[in-house]
Amino acid sequence: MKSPGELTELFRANGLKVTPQRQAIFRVLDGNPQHPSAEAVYAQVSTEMPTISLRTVYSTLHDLADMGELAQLDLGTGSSRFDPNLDPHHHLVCESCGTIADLYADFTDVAVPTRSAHGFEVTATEIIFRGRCPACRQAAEGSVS
Amino acid sequence: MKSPGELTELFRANGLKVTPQRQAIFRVLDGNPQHPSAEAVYAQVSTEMPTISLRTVYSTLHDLADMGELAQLDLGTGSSRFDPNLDPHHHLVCESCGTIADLYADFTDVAVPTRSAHGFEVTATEIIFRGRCPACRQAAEGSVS
DNA sequence: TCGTAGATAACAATCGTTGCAATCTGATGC
DNA sequence: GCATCAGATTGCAACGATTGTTATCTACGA
Repeated sequence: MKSPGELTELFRANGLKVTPQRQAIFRVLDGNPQHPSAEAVYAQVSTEMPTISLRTVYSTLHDLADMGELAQLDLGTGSSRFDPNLDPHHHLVCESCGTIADLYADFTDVAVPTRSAHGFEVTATEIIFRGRCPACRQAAEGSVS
Repeated sequence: MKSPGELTELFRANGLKVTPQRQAIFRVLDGNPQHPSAEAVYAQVSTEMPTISLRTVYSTLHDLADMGELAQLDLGTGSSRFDPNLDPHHHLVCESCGTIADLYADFTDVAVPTRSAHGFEVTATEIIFRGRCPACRQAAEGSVS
């Protein structure tokens, strides 16, 4: 995702207004590695702008996603997650707490053999590694064993 | 997933009752390659048992999933999909109509380099190929070009 | 055949998300 | 600096998928 300053220009260039709400959202997302849900972004923005509405957070996130400045992920955690990191990468998902971490690895050999594709035209390949994050592993060990 | 007959025994062995509703659901799922949603299973079972409730479909699907006889998939199509095919395989998802197809391919080399795993303990690897199914490709070509 | 643990159906409620309508406000032109 | 207004924000209603609740019903072992 571009920096808050660049996004300001980009929004203006697209005929969209730059409001304090949008700027606050830009700042929360900037370099954010948390893969926050809309609710999580809302919670964080609310601390500095208590009057913002969740509805506004949703629309700004969608504006950004529509412009290709933000990736919207559905990793089966119950809500959409938003990722400002646009580099090609994959995800580690904690099955017990929903934490998500980025995973950089080159799986260029993961390509669909054409004859197995059932006639599908494949445009994106997504690899999801499910398991348990360090915090949950420790919590489990502490209580189970 | 086991056959309807085997599931009947399995349910009894687990102290669960074998009702006509459950048997109808077993039959709909048996060898079903459609990756149906709960709603889709409900629609199909309803044709032969119009009084069954959606709630019952949900609980039976969860019973089966809990026993490991059915895979519950969240592929970002808006609802959970259920897959009686328990062989290791991956999925092709149509972004425009939500159709899902199985993909058998050996991606054994898709393993997380330990040092990249951020301390995660990885228990499952899921590969999702997104694109467009044959029907939607054809529809798009017919109208676009 | 009976008793009962467990299942079903109907309905309410929840969660994440989106639609809507009234009000408000950036940013442009004067 | 100020008026204008397209577009933004807010609050709330509504939505689809799913789960909780509870009264009624039923499979099946005794």
